[in-house]
Amino acid sequence: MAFRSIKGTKDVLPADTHRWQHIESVVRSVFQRFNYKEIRTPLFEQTALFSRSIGELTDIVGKEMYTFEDRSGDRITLRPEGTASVIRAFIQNNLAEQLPLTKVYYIGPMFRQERPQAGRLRQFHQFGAEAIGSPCAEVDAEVIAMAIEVYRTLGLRQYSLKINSVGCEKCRPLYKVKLQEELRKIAPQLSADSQRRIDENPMRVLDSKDEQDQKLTADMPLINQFLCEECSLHFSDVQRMLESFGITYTVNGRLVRGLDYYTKTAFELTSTELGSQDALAGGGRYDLLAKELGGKQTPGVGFAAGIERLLMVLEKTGYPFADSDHPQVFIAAADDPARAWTIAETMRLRGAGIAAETDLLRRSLKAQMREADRQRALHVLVVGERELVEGKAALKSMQDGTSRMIPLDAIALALTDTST
RNA sequence: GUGGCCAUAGUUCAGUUGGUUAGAACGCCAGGUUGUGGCCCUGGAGGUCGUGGGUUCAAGUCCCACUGGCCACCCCA
Repeated sequence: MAFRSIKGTKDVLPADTHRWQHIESVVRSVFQRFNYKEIRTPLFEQTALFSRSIGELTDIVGKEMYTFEDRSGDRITLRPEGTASVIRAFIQNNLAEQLPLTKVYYIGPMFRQERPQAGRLRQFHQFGAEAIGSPCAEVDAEVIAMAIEVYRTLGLRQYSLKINSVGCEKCRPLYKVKLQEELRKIAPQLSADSQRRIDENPMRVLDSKDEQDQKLTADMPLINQFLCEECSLHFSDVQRMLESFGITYTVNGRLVRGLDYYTKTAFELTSTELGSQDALAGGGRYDLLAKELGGKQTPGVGFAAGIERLLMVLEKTGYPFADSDHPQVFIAAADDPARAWTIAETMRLRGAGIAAETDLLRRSLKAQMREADRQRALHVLVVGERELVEGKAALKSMQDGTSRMIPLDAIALALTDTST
């Protein structure tokens, strides 16, 4: 039995890597414009880091993490998301002491053991950003705008932005009690999941996709109406700023995210082009997280976005991905005696900074030409004994088929002339 | 974790009510006279029909199990 990749993991094959690289380069350039610096944290951490930050009762911690004991008996978990690691690194390295506001981003794999389906993998990839150190609505708005700027840069229009405020440690507890009271009245009619959540996380009940639940909770009080003055002001500031950026959004009072650390702003970007896994990106503010993880109380905001889902949308909407790179020149050997020279010359050209390729299979000239064509080489230089004696050869343009004689000791020069 | 659908060449698929050497397209390889690609033509390689059982004179074709894939629930990126 041949080996297969682990269920829910995928190879990005050589024919597709340029698409990933393109997205990554767009992400990096957008983030760079917003002055966020890359941070690279380990792919695995102590299990407790995630259970404490994301929340013991969440699905992610409760049933989706890849957790194991290493050989020394430590509890290790493959990161299911990026924020916890970033905050851990922020605290551990005392970044707060260096700058009042730390703006970082990451790109990389995350791991969650869910049942794979369209747009959902066990190892998937996210890009995300965190701004740590400011309680101001400006940062919330900037982070949201930056996420949107990535999609905008890629020409994506088929998405919608939903925002909400989930309150803070002052106002949310009051709301929770009130909501639980109301939910208990109709508890028997709710779905099993929702019944369980009344105690664990009542706000998630309102976010249930069960139609019956939706109907029953239609008139439930929303967090909106219970926000304290600070949260309420903050939320309206965020909205005002988004509007000033020209960003359209809808307020969804039922929006709750699956990670418990959010306070105040929560947002989600969904695509109309995807199946049931339609979230492109999500994020929010987490003012209590740093303290929860043992650091000083430090406000923060961030978001994470799925690369596979972005790729799916771009492919579906026919995004014009550029071709992958092709050689500037293919050096073909017209006869066997010339082969020693063609391979050596190819190496020299590469050393001179030119993308050059040659035949490594000792094939016929016809086969070499086919190969050059398949590789979309810009030029082919056919060299045999005759050319070596004469010191010049025909440089053929594969686009228009024309060729011109060039001296064999100045190939690089000839190529830089023509390629401009 | 629960359900539904699917499983034939590298890829996408076709294989009639179970019946002799399992097909196509694309891709790959080689040719189409003397050292030059793309188009076209010719030829070729490539499949233990996911695996294991069973029914039958006979199974890619029917039944069962397993494995894998896809999709949905759930959850989220």
